[in-house]
Amino acid sequence: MDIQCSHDVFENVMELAKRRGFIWPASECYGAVAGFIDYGPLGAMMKRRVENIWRDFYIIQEGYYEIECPTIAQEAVFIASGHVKGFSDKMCQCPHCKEYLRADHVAEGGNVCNASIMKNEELSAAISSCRCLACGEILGNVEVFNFNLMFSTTIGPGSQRIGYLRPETAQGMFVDFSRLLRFYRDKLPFGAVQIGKSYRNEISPRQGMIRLREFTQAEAEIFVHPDEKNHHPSFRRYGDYRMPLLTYIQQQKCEEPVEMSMREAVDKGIIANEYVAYYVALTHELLVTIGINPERLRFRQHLPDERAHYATDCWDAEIFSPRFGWVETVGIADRTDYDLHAHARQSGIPMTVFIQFDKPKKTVRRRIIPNMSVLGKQYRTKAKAIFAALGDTTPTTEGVDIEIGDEKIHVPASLFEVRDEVIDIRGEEIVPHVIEPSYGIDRMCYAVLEQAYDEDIADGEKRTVMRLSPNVAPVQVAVFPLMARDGLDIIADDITHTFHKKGLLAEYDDNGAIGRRYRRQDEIGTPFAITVDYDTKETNTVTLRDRDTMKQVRVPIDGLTETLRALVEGRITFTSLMP
RNA sequence: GCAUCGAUGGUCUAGUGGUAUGACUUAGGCCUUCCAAGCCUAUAGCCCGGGUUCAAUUCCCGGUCGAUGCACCA
Repeated sequence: MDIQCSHDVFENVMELAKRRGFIWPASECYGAVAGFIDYGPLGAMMKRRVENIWRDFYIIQEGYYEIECPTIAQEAVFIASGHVKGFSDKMCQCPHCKEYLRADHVAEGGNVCNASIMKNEELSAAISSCRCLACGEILGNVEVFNFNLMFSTTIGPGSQRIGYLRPETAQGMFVDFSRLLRFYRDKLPFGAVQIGKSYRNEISPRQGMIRLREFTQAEAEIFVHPDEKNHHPSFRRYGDYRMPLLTYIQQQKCEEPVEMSMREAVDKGIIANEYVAYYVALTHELLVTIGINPERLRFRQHLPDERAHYATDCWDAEIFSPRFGWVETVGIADRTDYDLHAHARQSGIPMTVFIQFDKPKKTVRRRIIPNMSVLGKQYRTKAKAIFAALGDTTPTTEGVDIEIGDEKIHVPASLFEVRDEVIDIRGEEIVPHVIEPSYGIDRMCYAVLEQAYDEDIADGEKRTVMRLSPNVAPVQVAVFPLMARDGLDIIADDITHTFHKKGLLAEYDDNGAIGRRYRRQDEIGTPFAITVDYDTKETNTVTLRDRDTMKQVRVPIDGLTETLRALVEGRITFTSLMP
């Protein structure tokens, strides 16, 4: 990319975003801190619209209810999730050139084995003879330390209780599993979604709103029966949906993406299962709905060594930016049963679903029934422990040896009876698998802004226009009196008020020349503008202007709100109103 | 976090060891019957801290933010 070019799209769009109130550096009056941004009045509105479109897809269409969990959770949650251990990097600083280095990378370079399992002190000793990857000096006495990307805090006054700001919203949905399962009446599949802030203490965030330390995620956790991953109940909806897919095999061969239907992708084993394919297609549709150009959108499969250890398949929706290249914006992963297992182990609460068999299965089970009246008298206080331990043993005709604490006890066969019973097994406890589509809302917003930015020539002059999709544009319609007098302003004000009553965000403006007012709205992406002129008083009509074409059409004031709603929601097009 | 470069009204910019230029924008007014017209007026700025100096926006040091390279990106 040509960095000499002083004004690329990124600079233009961020300048506009700052100036017009989409995005601001956070706490600017004290000097901004990298990795934090404010959404200004227009940005916050637009973000809300993007989130609500996301809700339309996941909550209304898919039926996965939204929950809201705290952004802070106690340490145990992140011990279970692996973040306390695994979300940090072992780092060291070269004493010669002051460079920060990944200690395991240094070890690799110096042929040190098993670096990943070493303690910091061991690793420190092991790499002391290695050379710095930056300056090439022998490191010598160097300290290895963990840099964990989670923000930590303490909970309560004077407390040693550690809390962390969540690095993803997902864990909240996992830890609520039992409640969710009950809410969905103990049946798979079901899902929960969450839109909220997550936090990662990035070492050096440097890409505007692409890499933030505090960012908004929209995540869905869909719990499915492991054997049913190839039977998404609504798969027919996206089975014929076609899009280009960049598989890991193509990446290894440096080949171009291949377009195919989701049905085909699943049948050929390119996408792991119907569930993943379904959300790949849904994500494509969602991103196009908020205004992403499909030609700048691709779905890339993670390479096997790129995938998180728990995922069997993972696809990223990547959006092309002239500045940042392909930016991963959505990840769709099959997380298997990793998370539920981990939380069940850590919390001691089983996280399983009881699946009833169609017919109960008959099975023979061996039961060991102790004769407690004898056993109790003989073993006294140990009797209860022996009773419990007997169930897990396989006795011989001699009896059985069991261990209670450090003590070995021989229980003769006369003290219990072994009975083989035929019993009905009515079902089984299974740990569901989790399909996780995870969206970076801020990156979506950036992509929407970047792709909407355009400059064209109108009447020989440069016009800056944000070609935002009407469904995400902060202001939906502008209303102008041609002149702020002769009662035109009153009519325009009434129309504005009518829009407001129907939930349309309309902005009234009577300041300056009409052309200037149009340009102002073009720049913030307002898709439509109504102008009240002198004919309005005669014919009860107004002009309706389309932002992108700057064409106008006269429409009656009667039914104006419905017309605007239909336009904003995409039910009709501006062209269809043209005579 | 290191190295290099940068930071002047809301935006883009000129310039300077003695508080700053112009344009656009914004606001008020005149004018104006549909695309940034014109005229008058107003608001508004030298990134932050320290040093040198009679005096620092300017020179020096440190910081913050941004760009680039290195590193990092579960």
